[in-house]
Amino acid sequence: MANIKDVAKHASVSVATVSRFLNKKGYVSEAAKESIEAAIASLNYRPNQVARSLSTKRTNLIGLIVPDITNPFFPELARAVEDIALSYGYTIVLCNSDEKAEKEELYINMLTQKYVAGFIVTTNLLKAPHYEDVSVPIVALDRTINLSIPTVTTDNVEGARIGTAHLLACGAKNIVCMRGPVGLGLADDRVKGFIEATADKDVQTHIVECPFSFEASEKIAEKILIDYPDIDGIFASSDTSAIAALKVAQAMGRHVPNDLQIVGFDGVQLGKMVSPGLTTVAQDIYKMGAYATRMLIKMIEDTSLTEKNVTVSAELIVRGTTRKD
Amino acid sequence: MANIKDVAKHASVSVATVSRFLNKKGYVSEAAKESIEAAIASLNYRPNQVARSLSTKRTNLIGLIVPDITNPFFPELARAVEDIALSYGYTIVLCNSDEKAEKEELYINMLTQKYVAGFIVTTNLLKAPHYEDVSVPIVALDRTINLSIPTVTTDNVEGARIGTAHLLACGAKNIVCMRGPVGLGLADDRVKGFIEATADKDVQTHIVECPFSFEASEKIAEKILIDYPDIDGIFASSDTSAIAALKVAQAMGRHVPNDLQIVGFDGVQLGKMVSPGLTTVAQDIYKMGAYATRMLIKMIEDTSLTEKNVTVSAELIVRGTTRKD
DNA sequence: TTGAAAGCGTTACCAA
DNA sequence: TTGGTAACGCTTTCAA
Repeated sequence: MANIKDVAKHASVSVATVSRFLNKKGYVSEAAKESIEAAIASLNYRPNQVARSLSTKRTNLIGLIVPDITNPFFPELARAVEDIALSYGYTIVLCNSDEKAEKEELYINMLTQKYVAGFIVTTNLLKAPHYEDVSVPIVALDRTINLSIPTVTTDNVEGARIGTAHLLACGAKNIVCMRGPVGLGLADDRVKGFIEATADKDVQTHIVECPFSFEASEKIAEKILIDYPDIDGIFASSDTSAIAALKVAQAMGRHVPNDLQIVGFDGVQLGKMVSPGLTTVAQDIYKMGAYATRMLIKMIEDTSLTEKNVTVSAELIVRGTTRKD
Repeated sequence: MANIKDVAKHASVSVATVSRFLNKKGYVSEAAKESIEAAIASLNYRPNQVARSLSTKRTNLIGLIVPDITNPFFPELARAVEDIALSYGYTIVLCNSDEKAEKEELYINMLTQKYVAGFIVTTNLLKAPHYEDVSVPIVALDRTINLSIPTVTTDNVEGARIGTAHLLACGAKNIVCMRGPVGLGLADDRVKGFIEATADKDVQTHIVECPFSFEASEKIAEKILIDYPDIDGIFASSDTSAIAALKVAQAMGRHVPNDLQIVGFDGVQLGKMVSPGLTTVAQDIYKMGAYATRMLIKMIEDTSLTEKNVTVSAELIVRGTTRKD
C-alpha cells in the first residue's frame, strides 16, 4: 500500500503539500494539484485512517448502543443510522447493552480508546455515571434524558392518547393497558396518555405492567385474559406486547377484532405481518434514527446545534385489530 | 488522558518495559511489574488503540456485511457475532450492503483503510472481484462460496427434504414450493431438497420463484392461491415468505392448517409470534454466527484453522401451520 | 532484564 | 505557496 510519502515523491512535492491537498486546507497551486492527483491515481493511494486518527485524535466511527438488536424496533433504527452515517462517511459500531450498565461502560471505554467520534444511545441508564465523563458528543434516542444530552423522541403521551382514543371510538368499554416497565420514561409517558384519554369516559380500565419481550408478554397476556375475561380492548405499550396478546387471545378462542380489539405502539414492520394486521401508534423509526444521526454528526463537526430536543410525532395506523367501521 | 510515557515516568522504567508488560511479551521483572501496575492504576491509564494499531497494522474491528439488518434473519445473526466478538475483545462494524457490489466494495475499502481485522460476510456476490484482493481473513456465512473462503452454512438440501417430508407426512397432496431467487446457492439447494423429497411421491407440485422480502412474497402468495386454488400445502424457502403466505391465505378465507398447510425455512423468532405458530425448518442462527466468529478470530490470530467448511444441521420445528396428528 | 531509538502514516506549525 | 519537521502514542529491534 502506497503512503503519503510515495505520493509526494511521485508528484515531486512535499508530504505537507499532499496533506494540504488531501484535506483541502491551505494553499496548493494548480500545478501541484494536478501532479498530486496523477500520483494518487497511478499509485492507487488511499489515506491511512489510523495514522490520520492518531494525529487528529478523531475517527469517523459512531458507536450505536442499543439494548438488543434482536428486538424488532432496533434493526429499523440501526438501518436508518447506518444509512445516514454512511452518507456522511461515518461507519457504525454496533453495541448490544442488554440494558446493563457494565456493558455500556465497557463499550464506552473500548470505543473511547479508539477515538470514537460520538455515540447514539438508546438506554434508560442515561443518568448512570459512565456517561458523565464521556468527552465526545452523545445523542439519546427514544428514551428521555436527565442531563443536557440532546434527544430525539416521540411524543409518547400524545401517541398513547391517540391510540387509546381510537380504541374508545371503536367501542371498547373495558380496556387493559399493558404498560411498559415502571420507571422507564417512555413507558410512564404512554400510561399517562392512556389515563388521560380514558379519564371521565364511560370505560372500565386496568393497568398491568409488562416487559417488552415477547415471551414475558405472552405470559402476562394470558394472565390478563384469565383475570379479566370481560375485557374488550387492550392498549399495549409496545407492538411486541400487542402481538403477544393477539396470539394468546386467538389461541384462547377470542376473535380479534370482533370480540377483542388491540392497539400497539411502535410501528415495527412486524405489525404488518401478523393477521389481522396490527393497529398501532407508529413512531417514524427511520426518521428518528436519521434525525439523531444528523444531529450527532453536526455536533461532531461542531456546527452549532439549533434544536437540542426534537420530538417526532406519532401516527395512528389502523389495520385489522380494531374495528374500523 | 495519560499515555505510556507518563506511566513509564511514574513507574521509573522505560516505555519499552511498560509496553512489554502491557503485551505480556518479553521479560519484565517482578519489581518492574509492580511499579507499573501501580502507575497504571493511579493514572487510570488505558492504552490508546489507535496508536497501537498504527504500529501493529491491525485493529480489533470486525466488519459484518449483511444485505439488510432489517430482514429478521440478520439481527439474530448479528447478535451472535457481537456476543462472541465482544468476549474476545473485538468490536463489530455493521455494514448493510443491500446485496449491491458497490456498497460492499465501499465498505471493504473504508474498513481496509482502518486496518480492520477481518470480515464476516453474508452475500451472494462472493465471486465478485472486490473480494479477491482483500488481504485480511474473511468467513462467509449462510451463503456458499466460490473461492477458498471458509464458510459456515446449513445443509439446505437436507433441511428442505425434511421440511417437505413433514408436509407430505401431514397429508399434503398438492404443494407449491415458493423458492428463493434463482442462482442464489442456498435457494437452489432448498428447491433441490424439495424436488428430491417429492419425486416418485403421489403429489402434485409447482415451483414458483419468490424473493425473500415480505411485500413481494405477499403478492406472489396471492397469485399462487388464485392460480392454484386446489393446493393444500406450501413449502416456502424462507420464513418471511411463509408468513406472507400465511397472512394472505388467512385473508382469503383459507384455514391454516386444516385447509392449507405451510412450512417455512430459517427459524427466525418471528415464526413464534404469528398465529398459528409457523412450522419451519430452523437453522441454528445463533450457533452459525458464533461459529463463524470463532473461525474468523482464529484466522486473525492465526491459529491454524482445522475445518474450513462447517455445516450446521437444520432442525424441523413443528408448530401450528401443519397438522401434527 | 532493560532502555534508546527507529519506525507506523498523518497532520499542522513555522519558516522560507 | 511550499517544505522541513515535530508531534500523535505505541511496538519492536538491537545493544547493553
